[in-house]
Amino acid sequence: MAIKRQTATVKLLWEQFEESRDALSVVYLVKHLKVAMNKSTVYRILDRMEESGKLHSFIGKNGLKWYAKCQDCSSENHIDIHPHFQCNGCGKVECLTEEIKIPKISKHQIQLAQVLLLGKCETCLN
Amino acid sequence: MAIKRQTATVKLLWEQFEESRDALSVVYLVKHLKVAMNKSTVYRILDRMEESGKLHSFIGKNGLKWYAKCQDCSSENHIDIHPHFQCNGCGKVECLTEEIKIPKISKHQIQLAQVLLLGKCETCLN
DNA sequence: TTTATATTTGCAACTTGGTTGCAATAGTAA
DNA sequence: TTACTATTGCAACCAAGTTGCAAATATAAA
Repeated sequence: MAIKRQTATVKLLWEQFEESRDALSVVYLVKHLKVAMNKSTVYRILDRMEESGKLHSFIGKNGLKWYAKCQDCSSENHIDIHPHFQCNGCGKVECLTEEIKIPKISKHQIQLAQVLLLGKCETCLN
Repeated sequence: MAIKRQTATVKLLWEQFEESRDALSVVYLVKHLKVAMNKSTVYRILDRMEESGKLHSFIGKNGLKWYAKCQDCSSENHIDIHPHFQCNGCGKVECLTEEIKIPKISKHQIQLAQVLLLGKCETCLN
């Protein structure tokens, strides 16, 4: 189900994403939110936000679930298919603006592409 | 640690990968191997095979760990960076031969790229 | 062949991410 | 206010993956 009511918890979670284009893992959110919030609540709100086209989700290098703000999505269309960069040093995940060309694969219908680049971020390089 | 001894279990596991270019999830292997094998053993052997450059691993769409045969890797160099295709219908994962161009990202050092294409495979399309 | 040594395995217990059912709470519209 | 429905917290659960340790087994040396 998509977001129907603008509760305090929904607002608080949305604020976390509004500022940056970095992605946030659910685990991080559950641990570090200023107002403590039950983990099932966090999972459920993020889920609804994704269905509403406000967030998109993907799996990071260790199998953790990450969410980040969508740029131009709706509940019908998740067109915001950009690559993500995860730092092998600090673990941070960034959304990238670069476009990746996805090849056509014969006899396959491609619906979604998840590109995760792994390496060192600016901070960890120095 | 890399593979040091050619045990029966190591051989059995390797046979699973030898035939096809499909990837296999650890969960699948633990459930379906003809000769039952403890799951920690499976995890450890696959781990060692990856370190030896015989297999590479990646995370599928549900956070499960998958392994597939390397083409030209060694324990020093995992150069076998190809995209994977996972079917949204049956869950099967294939290794693709198509090359994906990875853009340079300013102020970032990219060490690895994981590309997971999601869609319908040939069987599930018909 | 036998012995010695280091690697590998099974087991059981554990850790952790994520899910679920249900009763209590809180938005929203009338 | 009231009534209705969405949302939340809680506790219990499930499944993937990890770990420590004692027993088993491959391999090299004698």
